[in-house]
Amino acid sequence: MDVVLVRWPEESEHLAELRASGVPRLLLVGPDSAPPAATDPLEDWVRLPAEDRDVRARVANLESRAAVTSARPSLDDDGLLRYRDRWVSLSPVERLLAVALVGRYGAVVGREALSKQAWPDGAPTRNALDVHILRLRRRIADLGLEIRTVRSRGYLLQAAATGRADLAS
Amino acid sequence: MDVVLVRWPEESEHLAELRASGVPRLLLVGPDSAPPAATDPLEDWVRLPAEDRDVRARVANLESRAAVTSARPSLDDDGLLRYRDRWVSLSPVERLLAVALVGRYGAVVGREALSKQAWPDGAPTRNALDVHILRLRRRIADLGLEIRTVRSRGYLLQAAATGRADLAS
DNA sequence: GCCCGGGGTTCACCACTGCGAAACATTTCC
DNA sequence: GGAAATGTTTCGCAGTGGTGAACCCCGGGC
Repeated sequence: MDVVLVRWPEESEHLAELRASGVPRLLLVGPDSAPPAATDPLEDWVRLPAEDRDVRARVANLESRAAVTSARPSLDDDGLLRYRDRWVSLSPVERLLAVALVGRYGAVVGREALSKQAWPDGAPTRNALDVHILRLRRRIADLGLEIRTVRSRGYLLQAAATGRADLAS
Repeated sequence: MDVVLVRWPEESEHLAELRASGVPRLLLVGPDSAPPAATDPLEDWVRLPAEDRDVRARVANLESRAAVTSARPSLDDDGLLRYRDRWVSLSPVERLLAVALVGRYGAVVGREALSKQAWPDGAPTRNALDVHILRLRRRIADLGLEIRTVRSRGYLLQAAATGRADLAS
């Protein structure tokens, strides 16, 4: 994931979005501004004016941190879905669906497979899968994950699109 | 834990020790040296000459990172639960519950296990556990700790969610 | 263009269960 | 005795899974 440069404090609104969505960022702190306080390892700052090599070094560091942290959601033994530094608990059915989706993270999982996973002995209703996908979607939204629909193929779990411009349309 | 200032690259031997032992550190990079590359969140650097306020800000950030990362609640023999720089006293039953929760800090502990821990010979009532969890919750709130419920699975002890002003009051 | 249908989303509703929380009763300990 | 600790009961709410129905979007047939 690419590091975003943000002027601070001028673009603090933008910064809030980036923080929320976990995008690594380098704050460019004006000569007269106080440096920011943040414990997030994916955030760093430089005092302007700055040497080019220093900015590059900080960007590179943030990139490698992001690569290390490079988040894949994981499902622990307790039925918790963990992603980055947050987690949500899943209900039993949602957990089964999540097993399949996390197992093929970033790839399409067919409705058939999902249905089989959640209800090995047959789904109660055709609609049941849709409803549980809906509920799972709402839960994982807090984590910055989303389930995309691939029409007539299935569903796909991925990191939520940042900025959300494409979701608004 | 205190942040250690290290000249770089002059004191690279000393730096290796600090990295190995997980001590937060700020590297003071000479005017002619290339900045270091490190993904460790407990390491940062400044280019010399540096403004005093900038050094202080980076030290403060490293300190709070160390506090967040390393902070684990601990129980001493007197039944005191310590976290960061504060503590609360616990009643005997609460202490037993805390032992189990602290032992699996950040992970789910089943109601079963908690019940066994507090009452090895069998819990007085199914509801007794709920009540003691409730009381324990109220005590540790002052420490910045919280017990989250994972429905039908158990409870989980963690640092209180930040950014919630209503919890701070 | 118009209508229609398949695929998918969302909502409202129901029955059920787990847990929260208050209120009260009882015991323990200084 | 009195305060803290513990046990018990009860009420209610919120999470869960299932179901039906309305709606929306898109593409195909006419």
